[in-house]
Amino acid sequence: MKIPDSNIVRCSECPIRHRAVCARCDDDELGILEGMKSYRTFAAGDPILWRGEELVYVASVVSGVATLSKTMEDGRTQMVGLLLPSDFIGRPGRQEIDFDVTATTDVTLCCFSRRPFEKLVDETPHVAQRLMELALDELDAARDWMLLLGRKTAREKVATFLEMLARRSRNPDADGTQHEMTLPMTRDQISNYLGLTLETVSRQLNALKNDKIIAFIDRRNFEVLNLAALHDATGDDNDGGMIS
Amino acid sequence: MKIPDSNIVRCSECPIRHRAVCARCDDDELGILEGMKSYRTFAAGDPILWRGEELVYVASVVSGVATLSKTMEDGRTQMVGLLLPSDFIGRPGRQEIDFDVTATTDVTLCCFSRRPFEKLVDETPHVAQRLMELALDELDAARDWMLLLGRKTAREKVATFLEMLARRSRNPDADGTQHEMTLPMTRDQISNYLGLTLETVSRQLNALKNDKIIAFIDRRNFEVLNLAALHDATGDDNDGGMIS
DNA sequence: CGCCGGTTTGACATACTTCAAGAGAAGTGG
DNA sequence: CCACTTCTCTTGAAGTATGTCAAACCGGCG
Repeated sequence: MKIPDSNIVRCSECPIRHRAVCARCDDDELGILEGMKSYRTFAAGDPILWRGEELVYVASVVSGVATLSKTMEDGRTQMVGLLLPSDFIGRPGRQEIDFDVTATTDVTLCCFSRRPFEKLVDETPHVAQRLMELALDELDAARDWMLLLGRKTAREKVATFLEMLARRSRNPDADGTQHEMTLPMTRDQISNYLGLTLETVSRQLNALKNDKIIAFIDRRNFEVLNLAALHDATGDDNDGGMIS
Repeated sequence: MKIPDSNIVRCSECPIRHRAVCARCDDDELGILEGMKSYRTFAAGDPILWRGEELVYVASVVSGVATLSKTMEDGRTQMVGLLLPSDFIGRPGRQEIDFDVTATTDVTLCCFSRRPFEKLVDETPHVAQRLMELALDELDAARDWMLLLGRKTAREKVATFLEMLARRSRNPDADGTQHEMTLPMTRDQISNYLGLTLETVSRQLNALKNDKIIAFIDRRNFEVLNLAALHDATGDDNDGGMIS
């Protein structure tokens, strides 16, 4: 279901220009990238890369949401990453990846052939530097997620997930109420993200509703009624790590 | 309990020369690092860095094992990384880290002041490139661990941990038996690594013993009697990701 | 209208935790 | 060398959060 996309945007006008792998590039370097890139779009639900598939392209997410997931032989699956605009797919120096990449919403990628890109990484310090920063950021996120997977209760997991969504789409009212937000995935996908079953996710979501912490508009849309209570339910520190 | 260590090894003779952050450096670049570095040693159990502490140094692990861990307000803790020789501590461009670093065995670090090191990363492409590779490797390991934390059973977790140790200290006999190996941590630390309680770890270790998959020499030393059965118990694929 | 995927809800099962006691090893000081 | 403490580990019994299985619900769509 790959749809080659013809309306290539100029890098200088690219929405992820300042955050993606090209963020530190100067105009000359950008010119080189401009000549290498091609866009690809995927519809919601489409697979982008299969585990073990040869990695022909590496890419930046331009728009949409994609997920990384690992699946065991008996079908148990665990999401191990969420790719948002400006996040990078693939790694220079490796021929394949050992997880699946799937489009959760419609996704547009800015693709580079792997081989020429690897050459570029070797020759263009600004790209390697930025790639390092992106990898370290992902590592931080992965470590937070490990704490969640290993030690948090079901309620804390769900609350953490909702709080993350709330932080992402910053639009709080003066009173701390957060207006209409959308769950970007099904209950099943959320459960794979949180290391739970879909039934438990459903129950915890309704428990938070009954506690007046969130309210549902419909099954996919909700609002946060009490951001402080939501935060309390996450089990996270209040202060973000200040020494007390 | 920091003990400045005087016997500085020449970089060219350093045991981690070919794997650490300096792996890609040429002789000139190595000379610069040589002038910046200093060694520090920590005794088993010592804290190396506290969460939120100002990051004065970044460092490579020269010898020993250190762990990264996160702790919640109520004391639940989860290890989020294992640092072995050649692994890197700290990140350029950030003033603090949000996890604790602790020496599990006696540890020697090769330290660089953060500020000058950051400057070096900007100016020395080989360092940024290597740092990127190290970060991507750690990311791969973190993702495997997320699958374990989110989806594996207690038995699978313990088996996976033992198999990892076995793979690390490669010394199998012809028949696949693996001779004396050492658990580098207490049951409590293992449980924090695996997202379990120490009791569950103890029970699963004894279950593997009763199944004749491992045998204990004493509480800290064991041998793998049946590597194939151990692998089966991990729940992982047999083939490492080939397309079938 | 009737199907269909996603979701909710209930009843039940169970893997893991929690709590508690005790056994082994290892160190310490007399 | 022997108490004595301390720490780690084992083992048992009981509790509980979450998973499993199953049925029903709901909104959308052909």
